[in-house]
Amino acid sequence: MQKLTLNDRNRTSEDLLRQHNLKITIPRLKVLSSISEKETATSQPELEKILGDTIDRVTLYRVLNVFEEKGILHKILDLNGTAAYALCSEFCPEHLHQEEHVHFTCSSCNSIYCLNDVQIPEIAIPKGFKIHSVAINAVGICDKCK
Amino acid sequence: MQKLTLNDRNRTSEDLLRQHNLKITIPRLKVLSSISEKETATSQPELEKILGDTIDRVTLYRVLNVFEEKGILHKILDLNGTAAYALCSEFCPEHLHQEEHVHFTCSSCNSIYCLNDVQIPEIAIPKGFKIHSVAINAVGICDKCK
DNA sequence: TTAAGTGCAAAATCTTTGCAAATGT
DNA sequence: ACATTTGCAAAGATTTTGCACTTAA
Repeated sequence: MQKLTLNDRNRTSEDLLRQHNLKITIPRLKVLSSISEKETATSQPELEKILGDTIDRVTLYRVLNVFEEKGILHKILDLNGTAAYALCSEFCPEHLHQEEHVHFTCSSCNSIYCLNDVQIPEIAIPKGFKIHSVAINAVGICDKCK
Repeated sequence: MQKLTLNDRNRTSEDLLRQHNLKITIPRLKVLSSISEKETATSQPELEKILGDTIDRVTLYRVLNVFEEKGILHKILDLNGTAAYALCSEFCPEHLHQEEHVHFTCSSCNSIYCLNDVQIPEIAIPKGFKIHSVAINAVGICDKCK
């Protein structure tokens, strides 16, 4: 995959915001840039630590919420129920985007990876139940920690 | 499956506590009884509502925590990150019990079912990653809500 | 009798809400 | 110029901690 320069990245972020009818603001660009810098999902506390002196905590809540509603980010809950966010890989219809991919949580460093190309298996569900989506979270040790 | 009378159930609960070197107390029995009454996992707010006038909120936190540590209950996070608890089906080694079964969350009534007899499929994980457990949560509509 | 467990008060966090000022288009 | 978005203050909710009192064994 091609590496993006910072300008490219800003370009992309701005487009992303425009595509979703969101105004281009400093806090939003900073959040997007922080999140896209990392390979793994970024937890909200982590974002607070990084951005805490630049943008308000409340703004962060609001930015993350719109981004999730608009389908720009998806939210993953880590093992402690803490929210982490990652860019939605493709087109997520608003309000309906399901992270239809497998997540891997490293129990050593707590990183969450989105494994976009791991196949989601069929789940055999009892009669009367209807599945809309399947969330799979594999927990173990990532390649950096072993 | 045989239905248990209330006394049988208390019997069972007491044994359960004894087996884990926990003292038999009213709050603990109440929590166990509330949780085993339901087919689905019970959320903490729900337990607070049911038991709130009998036992202290703080006690509930502590009881749920020991139960989880001891492997008596397992904790499941619902779609909002709220904790729900269900009885561990078999022998869960302390501190290590993984809910190695599929959960089903009904997005209509928010109930969480433990599907103990649904097979967990193999997940093909990238090189360098090591899986310890796999959490699978199917989201959809349960048989009662359709 | 005494270690473990509970309840209450209070601190520490986390999340939401309302509103005036600032900002993007 | 006007609708959005932000920051701040403050309310609400959730979770943790400390300590004296109670209870199970």
